[in-house]
Amino acid sequence: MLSDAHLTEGMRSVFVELLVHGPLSRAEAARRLDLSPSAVTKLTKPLLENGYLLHQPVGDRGTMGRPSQPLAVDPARAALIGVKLTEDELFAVRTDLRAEIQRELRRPLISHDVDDVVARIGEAVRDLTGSGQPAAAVGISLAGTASGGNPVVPTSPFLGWRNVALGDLVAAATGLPTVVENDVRALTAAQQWFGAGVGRSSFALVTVGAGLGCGLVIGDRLVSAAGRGTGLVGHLSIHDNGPLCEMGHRGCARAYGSSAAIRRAVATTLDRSDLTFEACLALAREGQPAARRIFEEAGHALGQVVATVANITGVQLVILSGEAVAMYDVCAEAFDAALTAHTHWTSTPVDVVVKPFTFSEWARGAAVIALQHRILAR
Amino acid sequence: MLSDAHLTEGMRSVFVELLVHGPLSRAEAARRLDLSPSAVTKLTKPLLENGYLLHQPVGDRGTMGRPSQPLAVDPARAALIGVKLTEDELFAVRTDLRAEIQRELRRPLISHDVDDVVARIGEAVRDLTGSGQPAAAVGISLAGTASGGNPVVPTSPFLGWRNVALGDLVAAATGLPTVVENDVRALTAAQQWFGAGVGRSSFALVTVGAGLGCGLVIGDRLVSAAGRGTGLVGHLSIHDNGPLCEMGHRGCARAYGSSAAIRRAVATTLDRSDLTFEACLALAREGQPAARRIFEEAGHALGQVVATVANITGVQLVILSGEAVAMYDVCAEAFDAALTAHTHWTSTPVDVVVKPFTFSEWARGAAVIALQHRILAR
DNA sequence: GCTCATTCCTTGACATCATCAACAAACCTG
DNA sequence: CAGGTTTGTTGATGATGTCAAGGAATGAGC
Repeated sequence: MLSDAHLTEGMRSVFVELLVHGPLSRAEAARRLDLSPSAVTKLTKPLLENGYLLHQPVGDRGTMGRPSQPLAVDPARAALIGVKLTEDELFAVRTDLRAEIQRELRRPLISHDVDDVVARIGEAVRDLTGSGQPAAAVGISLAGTASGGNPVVPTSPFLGWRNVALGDLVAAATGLPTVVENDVRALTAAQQWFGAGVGRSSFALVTVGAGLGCGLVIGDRLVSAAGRGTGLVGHLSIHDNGPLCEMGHRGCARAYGSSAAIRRAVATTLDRSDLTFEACLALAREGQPAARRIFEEAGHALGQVVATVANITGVQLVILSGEAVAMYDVCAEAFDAALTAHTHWTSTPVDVVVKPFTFSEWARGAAVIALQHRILAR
Repeated sequence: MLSDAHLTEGMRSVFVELLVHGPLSRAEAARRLDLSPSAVTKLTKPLLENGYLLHQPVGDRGTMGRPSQPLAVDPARAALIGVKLTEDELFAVRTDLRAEIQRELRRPLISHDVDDVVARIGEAVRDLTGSGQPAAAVGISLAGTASGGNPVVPTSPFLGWRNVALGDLVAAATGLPTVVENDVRALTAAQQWFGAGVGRSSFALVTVGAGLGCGLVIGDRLVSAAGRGTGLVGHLSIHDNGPLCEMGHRGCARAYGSSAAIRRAVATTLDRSDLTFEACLALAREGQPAARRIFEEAGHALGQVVATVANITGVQLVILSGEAVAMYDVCAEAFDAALTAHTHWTSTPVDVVVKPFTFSEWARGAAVIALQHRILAR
């Protein structure tokens, strides 16, 4: 909850509405939340007194009647820490309440020993909260089966962990409330509140990077399955006579669409094992035929993945993101063709939004999870 | 709402809990709903007075303390009508509050003219509500894009309808509150409250019949997308060099798994155009090699569909249903193999429940939708 | 058989929270 | 400046839940 104020359910809903949908007058907030104007007045009063809300300078005029007094969340009223763990690095960001990144840092992660990792996270948090700039909560995101609110990481393949109470350990080390969440879900939460998902009650986020991922928001709620993953689209079958993936499937989506698979395909085809993914992308942009073809096939696979997700879940919007999403412009044609071909004929076309991606987005997602679960919980 | 009583939110939650989870003591209901025992006493009092709830004869003893007084919904307190429309027939059932079928009827549907169909539905409802046995609400289910609570059918391919306010027309003809819903979603709702989905906050229902369908419950809510379908699994790609479906895709799931495709495949292979689906199934049971193989391939396709749905949505339970679900025992081995092969390696295995199916289940699902939207709404 | 612990259920006092009605505030129009 | 319109505030009211207290109905121990 917000540090001083005791957050009631009503206060929380008004606060979130103002946080997500920008400055709103009391009257407008009342309409959106199906409350009476008097209720909004009463609910916002303590939040104004505590400085979490501010009166905005009055905006548009020209309408009749008393001018509205827009209210807005003071984003600087509290800070959040988001941490993303990968196999060999730790990314951390400090954000304001609207998840705008203020500072970021990046550290190597040498050991996978739990205590070492906790210590590294603790250092990073200290470095981002020094000099009289405390933070309100910490969110940690990583690949694997971590899920919403539970401080325990059931399994993390790349760290080799099983049932590690990472949230509790970091909370003890930092003295800050801490949550742990799957990285794709964290990214999805960030898009839900502060990205292309704002105003959409259902959407999907598909990530392209070393692997493929998918986060879902359905009915305004982030989909999260205890014990099972969600959005496991990497092994969706694209061509049953395609290349093998590492799990022995033929023609998985990840065997076409992941940056690792693309790099491998281009490198072996051109017999240049030195090529990075970015170099492959540059080759395709320059028109190198083999590279172009490989990216086209990736676009086709991605389009089919997106169509399948939309067909099954009924989402109207799919956000494309991830480290390798910059490749979209090279394969947009193949992507759109595959998306159209596989979208069910009774459905309206899917809206696709491509989000330019920087790696700190992962950590930002973790900060949003901290906000949702440890600041605005209950 | 329940005819006499004004249903508050609290009363509704207690009533639904008792309806779905059988007889419960007040204390147990309070624990499940996170209410105080006194609240349950107060909420149930008017429902007991109106006869919607009954005291059960006390059940198990042997524990300490005052024995509990189980409460249960009186299923006979009100009746529901469910109607399922197909291209050429109308099925209607009369059920009690627990969706147990009391009477059913089946009529040909000759004309697709809206007024004619409304008239036929009106007749069926009258026949099921005659002799002093009124019903409380009507639910109508049909294939297409109808969705939750909206009385308008946006599109119905097999009836050739666009934007028909079927719910309002039937309500006017019968004098009963009426809802319209997609048939697969209706079936899913029935499983959620009175079938294998009870107690599961998320599950999927996959139907096998003339086509393939999929309904989703995620976070205790039936997934429904305005304007778009959900659970459109029929055109999921299984083999990219497989047979064509009618939309020009190669190797769609429905080209393997639907009863129509199976019948066609067996009939052409054996050059016996007279074969019905049931006859094909009988051949496979007898060991006819071609028929066996075709059903195995169907099982494989179904297993892949179920795995894909589970991978994307994270559901732990999949219910198999539909007119052709009886074929499961013939293809269980191929189904299980495909399900295992395509289930993501980080996930726990999916629970699969096969529901024996009769056609009146479709109409029963419609009755449950009527119950949810017109009896227990608001 | 009596007491005691235990669990269930009910009752009335109380707290919380939202609405309603009334009204003040601040603007535009003419 | 009067009249209309929309916003925002205030206090009375009502709905809905909890809490504390106690009665009811049982098993356990002596």
